Amino acid sequence: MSATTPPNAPDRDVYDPSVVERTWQARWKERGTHQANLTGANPFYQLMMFPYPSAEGLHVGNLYAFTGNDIHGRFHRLKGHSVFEPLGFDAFGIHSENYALKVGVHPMELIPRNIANFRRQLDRAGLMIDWRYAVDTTQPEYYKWTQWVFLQLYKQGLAYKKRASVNWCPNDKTVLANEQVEGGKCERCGAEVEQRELEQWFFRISDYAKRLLDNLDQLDWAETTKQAQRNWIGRSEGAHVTFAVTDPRIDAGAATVSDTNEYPIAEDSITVFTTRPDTIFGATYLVLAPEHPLVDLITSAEQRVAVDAYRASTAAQDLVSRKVTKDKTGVFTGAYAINPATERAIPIWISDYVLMEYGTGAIMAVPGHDERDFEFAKVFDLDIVRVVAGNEQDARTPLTEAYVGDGRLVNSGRFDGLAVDEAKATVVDWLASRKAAKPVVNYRLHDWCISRQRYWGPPIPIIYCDACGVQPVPEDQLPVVLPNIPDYRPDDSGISPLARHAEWYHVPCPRCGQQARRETDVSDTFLDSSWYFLRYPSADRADVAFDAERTKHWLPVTSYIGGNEHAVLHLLYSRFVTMVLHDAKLIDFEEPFATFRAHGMIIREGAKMSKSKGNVITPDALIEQWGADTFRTYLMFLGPYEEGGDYRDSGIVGVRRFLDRLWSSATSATTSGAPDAGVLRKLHATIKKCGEDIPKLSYNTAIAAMMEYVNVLRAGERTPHLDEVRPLVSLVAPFAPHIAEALHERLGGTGSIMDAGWPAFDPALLVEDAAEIVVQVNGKTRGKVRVAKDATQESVVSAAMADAAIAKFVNETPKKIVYVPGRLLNVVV
RNA sequence: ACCCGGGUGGCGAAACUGGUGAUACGCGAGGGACUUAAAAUCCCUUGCCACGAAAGUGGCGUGCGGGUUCGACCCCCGCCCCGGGUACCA
Repeated sequence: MSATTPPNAPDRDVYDPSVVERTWQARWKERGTHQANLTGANPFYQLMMFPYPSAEGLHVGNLYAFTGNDIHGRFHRLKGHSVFEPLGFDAFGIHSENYALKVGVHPMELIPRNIANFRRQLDRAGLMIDWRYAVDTTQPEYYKWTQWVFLQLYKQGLAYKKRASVNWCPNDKTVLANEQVEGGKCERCGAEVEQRELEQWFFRISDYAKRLLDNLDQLDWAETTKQAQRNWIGRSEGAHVTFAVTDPRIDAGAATVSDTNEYPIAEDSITVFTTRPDTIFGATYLVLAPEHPLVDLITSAEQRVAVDAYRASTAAQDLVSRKVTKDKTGVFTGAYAINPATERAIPIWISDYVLMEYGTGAIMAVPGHDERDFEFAKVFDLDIVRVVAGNEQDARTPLTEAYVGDGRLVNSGRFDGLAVDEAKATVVDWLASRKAAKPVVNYRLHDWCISRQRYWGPPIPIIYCDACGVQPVPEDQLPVVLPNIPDYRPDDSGISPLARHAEWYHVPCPRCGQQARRETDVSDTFLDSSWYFLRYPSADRADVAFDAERTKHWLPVTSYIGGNEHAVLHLLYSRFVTMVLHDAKLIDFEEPFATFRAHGMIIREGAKMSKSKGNVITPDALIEQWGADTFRTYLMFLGPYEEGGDYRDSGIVGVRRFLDRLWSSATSATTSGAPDAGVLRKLHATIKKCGEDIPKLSYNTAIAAMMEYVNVLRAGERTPHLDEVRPLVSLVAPFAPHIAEALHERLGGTGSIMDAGWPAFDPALLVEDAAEIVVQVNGKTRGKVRVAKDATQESVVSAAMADAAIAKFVNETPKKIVYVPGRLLNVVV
């Protein structure tokens, strides 16, 4: 029971968190303690990822994230910065809409309720949030500017509409971004995703691929996050190689054209993307994606039926079955192409293992050196030629699997003997001289589909006029207000519910005034969150998206700490939007976040917390029981902040005991006599350690250091001196702000402890003149000797040999002696 | 399959750029003080094995197997396991 019951305090001066926290939360509000000075010197913008205000309320994961940010922000405030720590709510999106549908309450009613509940919980947790600058993405005051951001992209030609095959969730009845599909299933509801052809709005983020990738090297971001973005952007270097298509009637066996430079081009040529141009002599067939536009042109009459049937079957297939079955399928088109290196005719196939979205939607297949091509060639009995060999022996061995290793070229005419790396460039040069290839860099990143056929989002500010075509809503007519309509349920039509709302749907054309129609799609929630950090400092301004002067003062964001689950979505989109606004000369920086750190995930009983697992814990009851200070500190004590931790109740009592001891030490401290020299030494070491650990987010070790100090402070039932305690209260303040304020006041401090500064440590106190030298014999520690800090090797050796416990291991003349001054002596015998 | 993390006591975890008998800090456990009693509080013990009445002494220990070094939780090579991400990307 002791683990779940807070210690009942002894009779005298008792630490009662419920009283302390209630008192100080009221005072903070009254005194505006958490309000940043927006024109303050030394600005420090501490940004945390704004939450989606769910009906369930704040969960432990949210609080873990916010507390870690809050500690960082508070620490920098103590260090003398003007800290701005805002928070808002990311309240649009499918999540809210689905929940609203489920409980039958309109989101416009539900969201404000949820937000009120969140704010109550966040205040109860003691976060230093400046609510004056809160944002709510669902308010017209906010999404007016989200729509404005869309228009900035539109103006620059970065927003476009195209008919595209998109991921469609049949359950949520909406389009999903690729990022919202997990293993072929809808990330939200788990339904199997289908492919659908719809008209969609896209942003040309792929135009920014190179910049988004190159800038990463300069960013002070968590390495794991940068790596995730690099993988997502997916740069690969290679070449476009053009293959002439021969007349389909030419017979494969006879189709050698080496005696002429003229390729008998029938309809067209096919360009493929490859990262292995060095293997071109081994390219024995081509494969096109089934939906490749050239397929119709080249297919022979005999193969037409088979090709059409295959195309129809792959088109009907959804992502799941396409990706799960790795068995190779395909059909011969009846057409041939000329391999520009060997000048032989090679068959052209279609197969769904070639994706239209990547590269050119066509590949040259080198079955000898690509696993997928090898598998395909085996299934359809196509030629497999070795063109790379690891060694002499290899060169003579037939291939039983694709060889993807390093080596030298063989069977490659004039290029035989070249190493793979060298050959890549040499072969491309040679092909280029014959106009058959050019080096290219390809990116995996594809354009960002931002339209959603749903209700709960900002309407895309576009009007369609029969006379004038696509017209952006003029900026002075923003916002396009999302109407409050009772029937917002999506249906299977693929058209947003807004289309059913005639008075909203029909609108005069901004250009000609004739009746026109509104765009009925709303935008992706990731657009809301791609610029929110720009809004905070100007959240009180109705006339601009972001005030120039405030933006200059506060941005880029000084410190952003958030979950790595947003490594490639939110963080990449934010960078993109920032770059676009920079290019439009609206802001003078192109990277939004100067530093980004990823915190770990908080799990429970070895598993991610989730409703379905029933292992979710809500902070309310725990804060009620233990106090916010204890709960905050405990969360940070669980493990390294950047790694996350396994939540369990069992250790929380230890943190509470620590705060109880802090309270009793502080309230009983004396001013008579002088502080103890040894205790002071420990105090200054603790100040130093906390000052180093907190900015590194090494919160668990900072807390351990403070606990250690409290143990020293209280050792031997002594009464601590006031000067031994006062600085400790400041060290605790970022973690446990309420108790720190209360003790600060009791110890005679005025104003908020947050403005009292971070204690300085005296380096002189940390220098020891005597050093303890570890003595090892053959690398095994055998003892320690205390010598003067600058002792010579000889004196340390003789001191060590004077110790019988050490000397007994040294029976002969040492072969070697290693001496690390001030640290260690190793005697090798 | 690939890319990131991570494997240390009964448990959560420490250990600076390879240099203090590995395991700080906390939980749990065992023992003691206070108490009529319990809770709370305070003190002591707590990696494993062997020998010893005890103080102690010796050996083994950071997922596994090798290696580099005077010295390795830390570096190198080869594996195993767990967590997260990506996935027919040519």
